[in-house]
Amino acid sequence: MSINRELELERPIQDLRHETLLNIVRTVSVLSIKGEMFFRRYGLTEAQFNVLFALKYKKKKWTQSDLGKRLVVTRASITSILDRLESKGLVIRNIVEGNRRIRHIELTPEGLNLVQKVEPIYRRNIHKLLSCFSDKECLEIIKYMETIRERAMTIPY
Amino acid sequence: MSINRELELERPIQDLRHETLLNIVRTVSVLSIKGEMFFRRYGLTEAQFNVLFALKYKKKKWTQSDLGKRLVVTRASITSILDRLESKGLVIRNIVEGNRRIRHIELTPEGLNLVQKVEPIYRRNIHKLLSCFSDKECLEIIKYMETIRERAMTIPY
DNA sequence: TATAAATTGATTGACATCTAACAATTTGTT
DNA sequence: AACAAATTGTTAGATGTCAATCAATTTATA
Repeated sequence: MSINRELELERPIQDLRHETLLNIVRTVSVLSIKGEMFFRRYGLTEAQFNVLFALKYKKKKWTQSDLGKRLVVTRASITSILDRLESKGLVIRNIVEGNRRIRHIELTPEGLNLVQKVEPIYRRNIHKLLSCFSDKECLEIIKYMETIRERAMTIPY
Repeated sequence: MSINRELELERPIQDLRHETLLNIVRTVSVLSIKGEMFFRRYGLTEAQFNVLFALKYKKKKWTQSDLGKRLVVTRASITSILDRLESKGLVIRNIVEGNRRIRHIELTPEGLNLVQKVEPIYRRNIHKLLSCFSDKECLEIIKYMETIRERAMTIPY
């Protein structure tokens, strides 16, 4: 349904670019609600899953700062997410020899186990959701999003 | 930059549809950070602006429930946003004759004033951000987003 | 009409997020 | 080597968000 109909506005939004932005943001709102519902079944939030997922696929050892940069959240947020994941025994903050300031974050076996269980189901849902698009269309969406991100990060707001 | 490079993953994500989803979500993350920075200049959060904006363009009188439905947030969230907007004197909860359960939410003159001041500047920023796309491309993005939203709302997760 | 069901707004507790500040530590510069 | 600057993780306080629950009220049904 169109944004204008969903919002039931008197004067529909006449601004195509504003409408474009609203559409993207609103879509993520809807996806996020669905995502939270899904992850809750496994005792996780979306943010917590994102951390577990990143840790599973990471390259080198990652600090909390590294995690924050990759996931585009502040160090403070990472601290609070890790507190919860650690208390559930899903991750561990390892002391780093030679640098007493940082911690290397790793999945515990339980953490790895959980991601490995949830990820394929999550992925199936994503496939169901986006099965209507061809590979070419997916690439096109990705291109659009990369362009917007690139511009958002460089253009002064 | 590509999601795989941004995340610096060992094994890049091989799943085109997952990558598509990550791209959309991540784009909104970035936009949201920029948006919050922008609205803070006017003493607002993005959620607060969204409420003011919706109230400016609404058709009939809206209750808090109405607002929640349009903005895709729960009644509890609306309550807390309105508490803050009301304490700043930007909106008012009007008693409704004939139905003592509901409230009609309206902009105060100050609220209207503020939206009218912020909106055109916000809109200019959006134009700057999306000026690289033709109208046709915008329509294409909108179409993609509407399709995803439609499917997300109907497909069981 | 009387009772059951649904709706509305508020509240509570949990979580994610931000900014700002802080202490500890590391890195860079003179 | 000594001092200044930057980085790291944490904390506190603010805000938004949700689910669950509640009381008040309205609507629907028996």
